[in-house]
Amino acid sequence: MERIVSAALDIIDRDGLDALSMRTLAAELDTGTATLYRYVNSKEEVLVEALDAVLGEIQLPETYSQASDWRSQVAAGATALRDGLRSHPNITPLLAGSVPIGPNALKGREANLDLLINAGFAPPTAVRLHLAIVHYVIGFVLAESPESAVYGTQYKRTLKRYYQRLPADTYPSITALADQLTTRDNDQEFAFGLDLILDGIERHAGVKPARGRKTR
Amino acid sequence: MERIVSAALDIIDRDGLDALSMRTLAAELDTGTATLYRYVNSKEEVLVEALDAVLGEIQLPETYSQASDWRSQVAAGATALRDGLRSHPNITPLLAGSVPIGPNALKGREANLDLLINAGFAPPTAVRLHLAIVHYVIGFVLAESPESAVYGTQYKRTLKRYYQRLPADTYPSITALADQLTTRDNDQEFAFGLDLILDGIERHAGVKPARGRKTR
DNA sequence: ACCTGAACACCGTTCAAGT
DNA sequence: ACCTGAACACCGTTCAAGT
Repeated sequence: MERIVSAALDIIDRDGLDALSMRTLAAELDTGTATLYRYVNSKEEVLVEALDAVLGEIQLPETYSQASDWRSQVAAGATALRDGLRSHPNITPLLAGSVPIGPNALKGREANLDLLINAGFAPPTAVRLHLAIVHYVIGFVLAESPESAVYGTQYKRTLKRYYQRLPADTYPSITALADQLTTRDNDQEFAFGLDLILDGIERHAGVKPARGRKTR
Repeated sequence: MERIVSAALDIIDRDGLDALSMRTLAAELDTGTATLYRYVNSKEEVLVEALDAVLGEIQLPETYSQASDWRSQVAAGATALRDGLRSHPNITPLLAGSVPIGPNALKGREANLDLLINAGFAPPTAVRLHLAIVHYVIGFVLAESPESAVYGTQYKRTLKRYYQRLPADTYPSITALADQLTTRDNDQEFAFGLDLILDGIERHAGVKPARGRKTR
């Protein structure tokens, strides 16, 4: 049950996504593989529930229900999502190619939509703003997470050197900017991109909505 | 060699990422699995090269070297990246958890950086703008791609109905906006989010740079 | 009735044996 | 010298056999 999901997350955190198999999971729980199938339909289901468990650990900012401007609330929500995913970096590749719809994913989505609607955006606009922000955050988190099984770790370690050693005539900008492209301050860069979107929202909407209008 | 990569991409496009194994790949090429290892070091290498081949198919907008405003050039580049990835949707999960650094990935990155620098942005700023845009595009493409192996197809098919049937008291916004959250016009929505970022860039920089300043 | 060892049909990769 | 069938050590999942 949730003991299974919790053990699966332990293995993923400790040894990586590839280290999780029904056999290693059974061993972690001191049982046999076949026994797992009495509580769980498939490995896929375990992965989906593990991802939703991670989303459930995210601390939704308390300011959501308080009187503060929507911009800092949206920023806090996006930051909380990134931080939550970063605390289990090995599971983030599961975000690829699908939209989480577990209960905790829905809770976060609902809170974010409520916030935007409460800020005064028309509901269809709120949906688009919500999705644009989520796409940015997920794209960012995937890029900063440790490599999936597809790439070896050594690539990222020596990425800067790799960029620097490229032919400068073919790649003048990349070689010149190897430093900025690799040894970046992720927190600052995340905030930079998020601010671009938030600036765009302000400009797009021309909205400076009422502070903390109550939802209902 | 590149016949192997091409065959791998055929299998991925036709039958999905999971359908590619060294055995199916060998069968596609009418040979044995062991033979593949004379040309390739690992399956991982095949996947990396297949992804880079997809990136190589992307038509970089010709306007890059012409005299047009930077905003439409950036938009064209982002759209080209999305379109290229959408033409091989089954391979997009490989974008998770790593940064492509194959020759074609580098070519696109270089072109995008050159464009931004040429538009008048300071190089370190250009890097951040480039990365913010790329993260948004990748986040978007992953969300609109068919599910990876982790999720079943039936989820997305009935996602709208799933949203609608959620308890409306717990999820008022999601249930009310089930339509907008699912039956969206992806092209329009992609442009919407991209425009947010571009608006943010204009506002952030206060830059309306010279048109088509030559790179060198 | 509940549990699970062992099996099935797969993997990626290697290597001894064939030509 | 080059190629590859067969094997190795794994997978996810199932089911007959055990308790």
